Amino acid sequence: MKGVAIFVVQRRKALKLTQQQLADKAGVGLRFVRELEGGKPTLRMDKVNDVLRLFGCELGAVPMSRKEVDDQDPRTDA
Amino acid sequence: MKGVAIFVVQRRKALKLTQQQLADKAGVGLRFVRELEGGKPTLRMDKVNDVLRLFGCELGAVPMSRKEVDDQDPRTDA
DNA sequence: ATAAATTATACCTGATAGGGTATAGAATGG
DNA sequence: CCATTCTATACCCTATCAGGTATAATTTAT
Repeated sequence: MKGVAIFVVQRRKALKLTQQQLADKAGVGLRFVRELEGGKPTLRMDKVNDVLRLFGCELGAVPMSRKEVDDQDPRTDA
Repeated sequence: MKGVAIFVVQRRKALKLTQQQLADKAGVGLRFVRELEGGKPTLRMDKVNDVLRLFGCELGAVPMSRKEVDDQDPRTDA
């Protein structure tokens, strides 16, 4: 599903952290971590970055995944 | 400065679009495009993605830039 | 130089993100 | 079995994002 969501879940488990521990380390709420891992699209970038920083990462522009490119508005690429 | 901000400015100019035109195409407000290009950190991911989609991109986790890695909280990487 | 276009700021408002808390159920592990 | 963890709701509250509008500064073009 959502790229960042999957990424966070994998990295968190790799470090053997609970959502609560990750939330504490990142300085965000537990609710936020759950919404992040659940793929909520309307999250604020700064909060997401607070979490990604623990993994040495940050939000950046990346090429859209193949599937998303396919069912995109044709006009977009015109 | 901010990765995504620079990216948007460059791509927009490459397409010879004004901030207004970009805002219209993306379905976001002109104010938002300006704050995005200005590097405001608290923007909502869905809105940012509305813009990046025009460039065939989306927000994703990327490795932190060297400088950011340097002045990071040491405990982070412990 | 002057007009036009583009970008930058500031103010106001409605909508909502984020957080805290509580409850319930489902996995997971001892 | 029982404890822990995770998921999924819901409610309430505060902070603020996003957009509209207006003004001003800056850039660009004629």
